[in-house]
Amino acid sequence: MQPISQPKSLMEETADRLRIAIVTGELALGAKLSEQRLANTLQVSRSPVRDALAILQSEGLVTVSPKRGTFVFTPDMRVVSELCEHRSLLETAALRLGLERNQAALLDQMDAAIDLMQKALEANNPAGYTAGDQRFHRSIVESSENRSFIRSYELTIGPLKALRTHLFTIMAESTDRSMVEHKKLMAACRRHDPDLASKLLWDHIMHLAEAFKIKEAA
Amino acid sequence: MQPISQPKSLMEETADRLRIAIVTGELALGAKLSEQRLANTLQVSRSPVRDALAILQSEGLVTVSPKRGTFVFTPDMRVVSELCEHRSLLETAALRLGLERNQAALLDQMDAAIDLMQKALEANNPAGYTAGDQRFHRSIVESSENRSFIRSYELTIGPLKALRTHLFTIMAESTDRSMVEHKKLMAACRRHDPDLASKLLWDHIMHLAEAFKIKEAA
DNA sequence: AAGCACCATGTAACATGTCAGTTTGAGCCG
DNA sequence: CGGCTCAAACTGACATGTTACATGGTGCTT
Repeated sequence: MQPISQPKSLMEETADRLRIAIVTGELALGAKLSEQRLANTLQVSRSPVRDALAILQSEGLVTVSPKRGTFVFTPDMRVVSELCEHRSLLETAALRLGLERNQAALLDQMDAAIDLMQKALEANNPAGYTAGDQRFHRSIVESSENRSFIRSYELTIGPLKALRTHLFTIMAESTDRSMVEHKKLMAACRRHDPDLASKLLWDHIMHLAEAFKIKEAA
Repeated sequence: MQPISQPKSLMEETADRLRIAIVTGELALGAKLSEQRLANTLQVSRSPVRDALAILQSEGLVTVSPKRGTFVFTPDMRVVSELCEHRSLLETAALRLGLERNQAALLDQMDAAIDLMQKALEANNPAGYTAGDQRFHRSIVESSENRSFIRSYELTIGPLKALRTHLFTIMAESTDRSMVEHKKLMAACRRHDPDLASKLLWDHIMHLAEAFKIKEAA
């Protein structure tokens, strides 16, 4: 018999829903949230909503302004580049560790993710491409087998995922280039060239910051 | 005129108190906490206590077990080495950025911190040494001017600070070596040798993991 | 004496009430 | 018409009540 898994607490469930709503753009950047209204919408009391918002605040997805309201985060160039820099650091470090500790498993995971992306590309399915992309990068981070890295990564990419959605038109143009970069990166990993792989990965990640700069200028 | 700073919310105040209590060892590792009892002790209601515990959980200082209780974290070798690895990564990366962006200011900050430590050492004041040490490392992280780094660092070192307290007897023996390492590191920074400085810093941080291993073996 | 069901107690999760600070806009005055 | 005042509505912070679950002990059964 399987042990009965604890059903998610309402708080977690609420946090998940909100996170998804923000990342998918269902809630606009900078939108004003009200604990009361969210509670009504989700049919729960204010307590789990409040707890969930506290979590999201610690993830940087919302900012709480005391007695004024809670708002979806609004990125600026500085924050975005800081986040990208941080993400690049985490991923390149994880990649080096992964190449040492788990090269074979890492390559398998990357392969699977690239497959997903390739199929999504052929099917003209942008959401699928995004899912594959996230899996690709997640496999890098997880290959480090350092849970502190992984946790920190989760916290860092939340806002970046949301940004990606909002930069969709710009990002969509570059899926071809993105695909090529993923493959080059994987090739470098296969040849066990951590220095080249890290450089490729760094540049790849920094494209998001560049896309944001373009958007901001417009 | 200075803007009037918002007085801390009860939740923040509570979180700070608990954080200090854990880091100083006033609350033992693994100790069971009860929202109700904490609320009574701190003379606040359960709400801010609950919120504060949620924060501390996201910092890894406590673990909440649904319907059972909240407990101060208990480290194991794996977690400690993961945290140290993560901390080393953040600090070395920050150091490289700091040397690029802020070498002069960084050296000033380091100097001040080393002064503190030196004075504490002469006065045989271990708490003062610890304060100086934290200031030294904080100045490195802050020199990166990347707030995402800084935030991540704060989250990572909480448990390590608590550990340091509990490894006090072991760590106290090595303050001399620690002092020497700080000075060597600073010298490497002054000569603008990021590679050497990073290596020194990495090894320096990893001493904590080694101390924990010794303690665990005992 | 050992195994068992049962119950008292403690816990966090969740619901709801109250309060003080903030925002907003309707209405008044210049 | 424009600026001002002020009260009402809204908001999150905090307090407290209620519920479901986990646990440890007690006494019955065998």
